[in-house]
Amino acid sequence: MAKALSEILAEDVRAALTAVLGDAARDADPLIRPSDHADFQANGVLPLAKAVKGNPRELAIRVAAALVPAAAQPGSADAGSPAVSTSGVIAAVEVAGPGFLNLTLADAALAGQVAERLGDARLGVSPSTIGQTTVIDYSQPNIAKEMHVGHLRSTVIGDALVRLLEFDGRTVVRQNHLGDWGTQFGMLIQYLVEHPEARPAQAEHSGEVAISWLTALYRDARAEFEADGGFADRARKRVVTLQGGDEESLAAWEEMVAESKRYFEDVYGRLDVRLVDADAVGESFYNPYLADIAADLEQRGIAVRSDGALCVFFDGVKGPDGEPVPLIVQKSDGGFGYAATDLAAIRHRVGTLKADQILYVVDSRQALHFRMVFETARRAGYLPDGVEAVHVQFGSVLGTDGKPFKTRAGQTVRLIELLDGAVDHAVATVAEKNPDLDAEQARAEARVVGIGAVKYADLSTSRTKDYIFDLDRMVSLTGNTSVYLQYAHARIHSILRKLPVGTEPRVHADLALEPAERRLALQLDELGATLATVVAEFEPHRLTTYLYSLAQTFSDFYENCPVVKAPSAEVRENRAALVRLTGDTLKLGLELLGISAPDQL
RNA sequence: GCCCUCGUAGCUCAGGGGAUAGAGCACCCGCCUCCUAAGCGGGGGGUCGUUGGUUCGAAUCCAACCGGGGGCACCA
Repeated sequence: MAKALSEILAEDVRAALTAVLGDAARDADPLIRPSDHADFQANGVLPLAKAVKGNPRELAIRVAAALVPAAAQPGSADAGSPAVSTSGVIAAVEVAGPGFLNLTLADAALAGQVAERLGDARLGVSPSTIGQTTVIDYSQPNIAKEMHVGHLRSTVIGDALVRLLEFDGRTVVRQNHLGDWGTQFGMLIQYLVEHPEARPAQAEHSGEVAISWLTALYRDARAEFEADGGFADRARKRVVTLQGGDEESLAAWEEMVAESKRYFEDVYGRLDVRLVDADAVGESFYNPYLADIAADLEQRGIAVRSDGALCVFFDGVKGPDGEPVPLIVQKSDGGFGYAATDLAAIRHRVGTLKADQILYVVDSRQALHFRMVFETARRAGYLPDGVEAVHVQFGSVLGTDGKPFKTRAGQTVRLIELLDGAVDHAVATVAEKNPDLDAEQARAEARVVGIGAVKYADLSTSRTKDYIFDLDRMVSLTGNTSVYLQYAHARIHSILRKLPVGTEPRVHADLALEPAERRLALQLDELGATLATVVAEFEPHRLTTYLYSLAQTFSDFYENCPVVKAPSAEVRENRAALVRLTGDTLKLGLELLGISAPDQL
């Protein structure tokens, strides 16, 4: 696999530092950074000069001399500098400011990187975590309920992380922790039993029909629950019979679960995310283990009875009254809450799924809950030292008024409606840009563009912050949106299609590069480093930033460096190689975010 | 009250020790006989919430304060 230029430079500069300073520099970080003043700059001389109490500028001059043979450094020929064996990628070094090293790379080195990545299916990026298993819990919709913007964030971010982690070599186990249990099911089942006509007339129906009747069921059942005390009593009894395994109750419950899954599948299909039925593990799955968890924790003294509830307490977790606030494993009425379920899920994920890492892509409002659950699981040994558990939290979705995102009428926004809105919006733009497309083709293209825009908007802002959901902005399709990247990718394929017959993307390392070509090659080289950060921090927005910047650099190249009409066959092939690699990089990057990149737009 | 989180251009956001703080939107001015103008170039616009501290160097790290949002016993 290709080593990135920044890594090669780090090794070279470290070698030069060590040659000049000896062991004092052996573990020093050369602090290689992209630079406005050269291809890269090394900032590592300054702290090192401080450490050895030397003059930073003088030290920088000696390191520069060691990096590049005196011949290339007319100003600082220094016979006393020790020779250093380096990779040879550096063409020139300049000492600037208080002791920065401005590093300019040889054109041939840039070309060499392009050549190496171009021929590789992974574009020269090596997987770093082969053999490790990540369990990732995301999406988490509730049975018999609409999905809304909160689910959108979890689903989109989770799906991107799945793709990114898999690309990094991990085995990824998706877990869609469905809300399929709770007292509200007593009410729903009872209503359904009493009103069989609430079901849709046709057996075969869409996900949209499924959620629409379930939503009506929920609404009507709640209304009757509040209006009719007799029904409320029967609903409460129904909870008990359901938990007792009553067949009629279970059948109704299973029917609702199946209907909901039909709807989820519809939504996931529209969103083009990889969640499937087999990934769904509802809360109810853990029911058989809850009593055992409670008994185990109580018996080992990790949890104690307090006001009848089985509780785990923590240092520094207090309520407004100054009293400690516990994690409640078992309620005083004997029932189990979601803390018990989450603990059982950890056991399952560690014990059965063999997780090395467990991720929870959940709203930041759950931060305290997860802190307590993880801490409890650590104490109980359910979460051993070798297993990492991370609450991959994200901020709330707000409307343009800065308040929680709602419709004008104050309702939560239905996910399907929101996605349809984005696609409808895109249809208009697509039709305007491509008048010759028929309605069906325009619709298909608008789906790719519109859904991509929604996902990109969500993924491109830093995860932990709240974010303002502005459909108009995200589907405006200008500027920093997914369509900019898709457009760059489509232009690339247009170029590749128009190459004269017989022209292949081929690197000619002996050609001098123009500034726009250099910038493009340099940026292409940073894909691996970008992905490494994204995976380490679970921050997909760093990838969107990289891709957007890459597409901007490509636009600059596009304006300044004709490919099809290049001045010579060699230049044409060389540029075609850059274009091809840029296209592949955009395509891969978007794919890892869950966004499609068609060859034509 | 305690804990978490966020304050960067008119708006939405990047940047999380390194040189003159960036992008998009909006606004103004230019660019299609030329590989897709869903694009490109230029312009105006900032006490990086405040005050201290650490450092050769702070938007970035630390502390305090101010302001927004969130969470804090049997709902998930």
